[in-house]
Amino acid sequence: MIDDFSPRTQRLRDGGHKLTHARLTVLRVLEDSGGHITSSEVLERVNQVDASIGRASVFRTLDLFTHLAIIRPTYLNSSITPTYVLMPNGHHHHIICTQCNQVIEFDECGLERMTAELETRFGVKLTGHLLEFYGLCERCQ
Amino acid sequence: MIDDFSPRTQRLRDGGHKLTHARLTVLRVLEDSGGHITSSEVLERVNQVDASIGRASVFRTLDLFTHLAIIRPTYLNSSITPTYVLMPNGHHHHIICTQCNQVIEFDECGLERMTAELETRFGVKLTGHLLEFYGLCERCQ
DNA sequence: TTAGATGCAAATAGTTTGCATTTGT
DNA sequence: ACAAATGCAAACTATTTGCATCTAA
Repeated sequence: MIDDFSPRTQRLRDGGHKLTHARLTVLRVLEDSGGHITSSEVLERVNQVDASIGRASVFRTLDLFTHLAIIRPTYLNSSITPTYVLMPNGHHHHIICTQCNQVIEFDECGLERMTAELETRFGVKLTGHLLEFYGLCERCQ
Repeated sequence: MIDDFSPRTQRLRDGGHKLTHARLTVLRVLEDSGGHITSSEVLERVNQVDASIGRASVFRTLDLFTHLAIIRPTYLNSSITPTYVLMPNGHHHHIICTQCNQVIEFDECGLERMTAELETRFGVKLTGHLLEFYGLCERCQ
């Protein structure tokens, strides 16, 4: 029996999804990561917390969270492993150096107006966004 | 001997990279794709055009183009295969439905000012950006 | 009670590597 | 001429699947 009614888990409950031990563990790992973490790292850390949780469940959970727009996979480093960014407030922004892959995060983006416009224009219901600038960092220029 | 001096290939020449048959073929495939194409599709189409081009070269080329900011890998559909978006003008924007993965592209983004601000603030040299909104499309709401 | 979620292990899929050979400049 | 890039095939890494079992609601 799991009785977590915190707001973080609301999106899960809302969708009619069960609040399982595996899912809560993955959520916890994502939150503790600070918001940038590869699937391999999630796998590793989940395994450290509870070795009885299987690989497949972790992937299924990452998939579910992506559909729920709780996280979003991006390519920060390797081209083979995605990095998941947490979207606690529905959005995430960063600059990534295409040379050394350094990531610089920043907060404000001022896209509220554009969000509203797009919703009207395309009849969609937007829950978040990812804004990624790329170029060369100070050292790589 | 390859004598393509079109602007498209300028970024390649500039970086001191050779204008090889394999690279031109991959570039062509990317351009013909309309701007959204998975690595597997690139592989397949390159193979159709010239079966003598090896898998490894295609991947090496996609990697190079990513570093040159000619393309950018994103996750549109599967979580196992990235989709490469072409950045002919340095940027790309779309809305993606987290339910059915439908992609709606749009052009304007008005991020020129923010680009300039970030360059000053962080001392970086930005060459482009990717703006991805997510939510539910008309049919999935 | 039962639909939904899980863990396992095997199957698939995707990407990278090392190296001898070729090619653009 | 020669550094850079290539093709090959094998190695490697990442993700998904099928299914019997378990569990949150």
